[in-house]
Amino acid sequence: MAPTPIPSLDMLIRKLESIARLSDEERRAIERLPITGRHLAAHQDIVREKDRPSQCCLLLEGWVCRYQVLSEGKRQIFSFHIPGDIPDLQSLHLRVMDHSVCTMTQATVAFIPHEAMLELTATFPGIAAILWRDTLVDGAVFREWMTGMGRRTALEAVAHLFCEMYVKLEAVGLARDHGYRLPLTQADLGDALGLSNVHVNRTLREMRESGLITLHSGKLEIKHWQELAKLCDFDPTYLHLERLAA
Amino acid sequence: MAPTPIPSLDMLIRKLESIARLSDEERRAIERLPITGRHLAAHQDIVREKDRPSQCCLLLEGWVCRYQVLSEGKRQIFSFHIPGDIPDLQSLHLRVMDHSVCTMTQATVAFIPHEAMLELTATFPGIAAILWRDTLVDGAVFREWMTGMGRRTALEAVAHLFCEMYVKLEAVGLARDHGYRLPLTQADLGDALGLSNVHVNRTLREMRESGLITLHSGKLEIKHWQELAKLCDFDPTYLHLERLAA
DNA sequence: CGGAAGTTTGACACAGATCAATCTAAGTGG
DNA sequence: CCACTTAGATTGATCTGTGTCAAACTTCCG
Repeated sequence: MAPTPIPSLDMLIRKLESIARLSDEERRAIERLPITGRHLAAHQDIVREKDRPSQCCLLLEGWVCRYQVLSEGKRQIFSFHIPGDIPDLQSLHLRVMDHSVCTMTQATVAFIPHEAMLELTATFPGIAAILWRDTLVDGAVFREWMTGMGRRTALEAVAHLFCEMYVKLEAVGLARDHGYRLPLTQADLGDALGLSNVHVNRTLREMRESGLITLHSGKLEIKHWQELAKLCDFDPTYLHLERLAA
Repeated sequence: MAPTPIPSLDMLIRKLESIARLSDEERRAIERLPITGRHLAAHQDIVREKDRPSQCCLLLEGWVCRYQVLSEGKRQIFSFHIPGDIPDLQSLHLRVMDHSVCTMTQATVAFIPHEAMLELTATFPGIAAILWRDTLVDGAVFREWMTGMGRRTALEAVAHLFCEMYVKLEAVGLARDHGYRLPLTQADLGDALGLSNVHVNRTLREMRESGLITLHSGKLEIKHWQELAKLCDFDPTYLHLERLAA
């Protein structure tokens, strides 16, 4: 519906190449993917629980999250996604959505038909492997969040999330100098970490008062990365960013 | 080291065929996989965090779990696995282990070299898709556990786990009549659900007193499936057992 | 028959939830 | 450009689910 400039598959190619080199043939095949670009408003569902989508959604701009609403109205956020991610890649092999995906900010996305993706991955096992890998990293992040909710204090959990998002953003060139735009409300943070909005607020106050961070109008600055990382025992191994190894 | 009777790849074939039909060629390729069977004692690590395994582990008998130990000594269990599972399938595409895998009971496993798996999946995209799918279901279970820790009470969380394990066991023919062998200590349950062993104990007492379950010497019986499922809002969609749809 | 591992129970402490105001900033319409 | 509205942030008071500690009890097994 929105005016749609030509979106770009460079994003996807760059992402895949950050893991493994692509052959010319593979690159050309990706460029031939039939995509549909779209601009979305903030707080808008892209896919919903129970849906049986026929396309995947490559995020080009903005943040989206995956979430589920329990019967009593409580919400659990499972992940935050940034440009380059394909938040619903799993729908390629799991027919029914067991959760929803929605935008946190205005967003630009490119929809890719499952059919085209399936053909691509059947033809190029190398590409399939990289995408598969991507969903595995996804799983690793879920595990880390489990640890956060199960075994970390509120302070540690918030700190850990801040570190995680920084490393992910930095890896795709969207953050530097330990600062970034964090387009989340305190309630969003709470729903992601299993905390109440009130307690998130108090935790943030504590972090500010101890001088670890600065956060206003959606701008987060980590003032003492080392200390913050140490506080929450942050170890980026689970993000499996090969680049870090180099 | 242990005496090793010939392990069987039927387990794997049956599992894959529960999702999609295999061609004769695919089936033969699987049967040709060079596997090494092994018996393991209980409470023994199969792979450890930081390892770079060169093989995957197909579980034939017993239970294993995936877990991580935090620096303060707390443990978070991420999943329980039952026969037919390949708990470390992710190591096929993520070089470094970000967590450990260990046996909960005596177990029989078959190790399959990565090399052979990679060749198999590169040659047969259909098999790759089923295995990929399997890791995606894994992720779905992680999400459900996140919901449990973030938004459910202890009672609901324990109930949900009991339902989940029953459905998974029943699906592979290892449970019926809403009862099964649960080879976990209360501390194990706590580490999986983000609770203390003491509180797990109280929660179990509550469940017993309300007549919902029976649990002694490792035998769990769900006396009122409907009520238990309702109590914790259990919906097996996230397990993506196609068979249920039929 | 020990002994170790696991379970159960009680007393008490605390992290975080809940409830309810108030405050602030960013729109929005006139 | 300002009054109005509204979403979100903040704060205080209070409550509660769950953790911690410590002891006793049970079960199982060598």
